Parts: sequence; structure tokens; C-alpha cells
Amino acid sequence: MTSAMDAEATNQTHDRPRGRPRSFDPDVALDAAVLVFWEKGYDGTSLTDLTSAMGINRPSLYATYGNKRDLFLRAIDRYAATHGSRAFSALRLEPDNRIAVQRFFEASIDCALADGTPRGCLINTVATDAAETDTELRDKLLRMFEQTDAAIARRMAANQTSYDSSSRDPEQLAQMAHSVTHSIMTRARAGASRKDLTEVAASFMSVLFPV
Amino acid sequence: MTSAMDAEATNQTHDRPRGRPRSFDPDVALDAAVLVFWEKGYDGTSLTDLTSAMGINRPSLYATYGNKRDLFLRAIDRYAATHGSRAFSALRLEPDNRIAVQRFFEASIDCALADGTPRGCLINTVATDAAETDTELRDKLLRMFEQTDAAIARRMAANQTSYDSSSRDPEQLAQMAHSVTHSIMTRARAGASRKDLTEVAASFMSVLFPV
DNA sequence: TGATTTATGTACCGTGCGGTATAATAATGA
DNA sequence: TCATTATTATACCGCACGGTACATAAATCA
Repeated sequence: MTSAMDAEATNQTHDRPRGRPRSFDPDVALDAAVLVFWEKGYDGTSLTDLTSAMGINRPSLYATYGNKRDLFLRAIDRYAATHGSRAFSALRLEPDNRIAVQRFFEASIDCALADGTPRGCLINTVATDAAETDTELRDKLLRMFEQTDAAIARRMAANQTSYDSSSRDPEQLAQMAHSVTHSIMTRARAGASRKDLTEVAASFMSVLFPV
Repeated sequence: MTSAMDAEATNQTHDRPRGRPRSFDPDVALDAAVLVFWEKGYDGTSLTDLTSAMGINRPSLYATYGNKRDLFLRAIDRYAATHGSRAFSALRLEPDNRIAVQRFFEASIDCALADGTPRGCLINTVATDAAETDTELRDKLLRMFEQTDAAIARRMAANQTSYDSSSRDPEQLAQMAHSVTHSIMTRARAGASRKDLTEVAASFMSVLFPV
């Protein structure tokens, strides 16, 4: 209820927000919006779906996030920073490339099938579907995909010493690892079991990192 | 205009349809519906979008196909039998597994980026997205995915003589080839270029069929 | 021909859509 | 205290949604 305006309150003048304080946390409400879009898709989500899940009313939504599409774009970034980032930290934590990719796949499967969240991926499944009729969204997604390819590649290159140097180059390897998660997300959304997805990941592990 | 009721007209009694003949070809109209759903997604498509693209009015649509969802399910099957089948015939025509998979990838890329059709795939992109809120659709898609895995596996197994027997088993290989197309469809929908997709396919060719 | 059958075109149904005007509320600054 | 600022809640806007009633049109059967 009381917003975070206490803090290191000294005798600074003119530093606190002027009007009535916001009664909700924009990031918490955004997390709720993420879940709604993730489940119902962009067009399948109504403003009433959003406001009731976020616990706010329409004028607050519009004042805080803009319109429905703006909120969707913000939800995509929020998703990437929360659910999506877990797979990457799995990558970052493992020094060996083979194990790192294995963990990356496992984290992707966990994200695609986690209890309490919809199947699949807000970015690879929902936003990508909506991208056909929204050029800016498509450009945004293409940039995100390229960044993902590049981020994995950087990680692969950094540990090239410890990984089989007779193998693929880092960019190719990264693009393939990323691609495997596209199938994981697609299959998960279509109802595939954890066993199915683990099998897919294992198959690719065996060809990407042959013994 | 005149429906196909001429044919081998002998003096059979009571064989021609009774009422006013339908003024459109249900499969041709269905092809138009496929394109609309493919572009706009299930929830993004309105009945007005459909009827104007199909060149019919609403009562005709409902009488012929049922409701919007029924039409969508029919559009999925129609898509599989038309656009989707091309990739499989590429598979079927090539005796060598390596070349067959290469052609399968090429045909998938062609389908994902064909002029005059939306990007990506009605099944892997659009229907899969909508599957989260429609259990029957999800089951249908899971069955289709399993059938695709199995169909490719059969094809791989049939030519096992001519393909490197030291390699993966047919089921694994099929599941992986299918998975690669998931990424092709996802990336295509997100705006990836033909060069990008060809690169992805080539990378996987090199690990699925190492020299 | 006239009765029957099916498809077509139009016009409409109630509902929910995305988005907003307005007034009340709760904070600040002086 | 009182003007100012920003957020809240309510109630509403025009419009498009998915779906259908109904009368007309075009075929067959007898």
C-alpha cells in the first residue's frame, strides 16, 4: 500500500513524486500480464482478461503502459528478463560447453513445462505468431533471435579451450542449440511430454557433441 | 457455376442433389480460409475476414463448415494436404536419405517463405499457438506431430541400406529432422531471411550426416 | 406445372471489444 | 489550509465480434 518513498529521506526539497501514489507495483502487474498473453495469445487476450489478472483497472493500465500492444511489447521484454533469462544463466554457469548446452536444454524444457505457467514460450510461440501482422514486432523478434544466437556463440567461444576444437565453430553451434529450443517450445505447446522433449534434447546432444 | 453433376449421366433415377446447387467449391474456399488463418492467427481472424476472402456469406460458411473453430480445424487438415504435403513428397522422391533430408529442409524453407503466402507454418506456428486454450486442438496437433515423426522415420528406415548404418537410428534421425523444421518455421515467422534459414539447414545437415 | 429441398443474400441479434471522459481520491508544496 | 498533481474507480463510447432468422432464388421430383 505505502509506496517505496521512505528510503534515505534527508532534507532534499522537491524530490518526491507529486500526485497520488500508484497503488500497485508495475513489474508485478506486468508479470501477471505476461502470464495472460502467454496463455491466450495476443489477439485472444482481452483488456478485461488483463485488468482482472493484473488487479488494476483500465485507466491505470493505459496510464502506466500505453495501449494493449505497448503492454504486449513490454511483456515480451519482461518475459525475456525473467522466465527467459534462466536458460541463459544455466549457460553462463557451466564452464564446459557440452554441459552448458545440456543445461541450456534442460532449463528450456523446465521453462516450457513449468507448473503454474502456460506451455511453450511467450516469445517463440505467442509473439512469433503475432509477428506476421506487425512489422515492428517482427523486427524486434528478429533482433532478439540474433542476440540469442550471438549470446550463445559468445559463450561457446569463451570456452573453446575446454571444448573439442575439432567440432563446429561457435556461431554454428550456437545457432543450432538455439534452434533446438525452438522445437522444444513448439512441441511443448502442442502437448509433448517431458519425456518427449528430453528425448529430443538428448538426440541433439549426441550429434552436437559426439563422443 | 454449374456443379460437377454432369459426368457419367445415365438414366439413374434419384441421384442428383435435390436443392439449389452450391455456388462455390468448398475446397477452393477452404484454401482461401487457410491463407487468412495462416496470416492473422485464429483469434486475429474475424468472420468478416473469412467470408470476404472466401467469397461467400456467413450462412453459407456455417452450413458448409460449421462454426469458426470447425472451419479452423478443417483448414489445418487442408493445409497439411496441400502446402504441408510438399515437404513430404520431397522426402518420398529421393532414394538417398542424406539427399532426402536435404530436400525436406529445402521444401520446408520454400513453404515458410513462399511468395503469396504468409511466413512460417499454419500448423507449427498458428495452430500450435492456439492450442494452449483448446485441448482437442492440442491433442490433434500432438497426433499430427507424432505422425510426422513416424512418417519420416519410416522413410529413413526404408532406405537404411543406402545410408550410413553407423549413424543414428531412423526414429531419432526423423525426430531431429522434424525438429529442425520447427526452428525453420519459427525463425521464418520472425522475419529470418532465406539465407538465414538455409544456413540453419546446412549446419544441421553437417551434423546429421557427417562426411 | 407446383411442391419440395437446399443455398443464398440481407439484415439483424446480444455481447464484448479496445479505448476514454469524468469525477472522486490521495498525495505534495507553499 | 488550499491549489496542484497524479492515480483511482465508474461508467460509458462507437464498433466489430461470432452467430442466426428470414425471405428469396435455383435446383429436383412428380
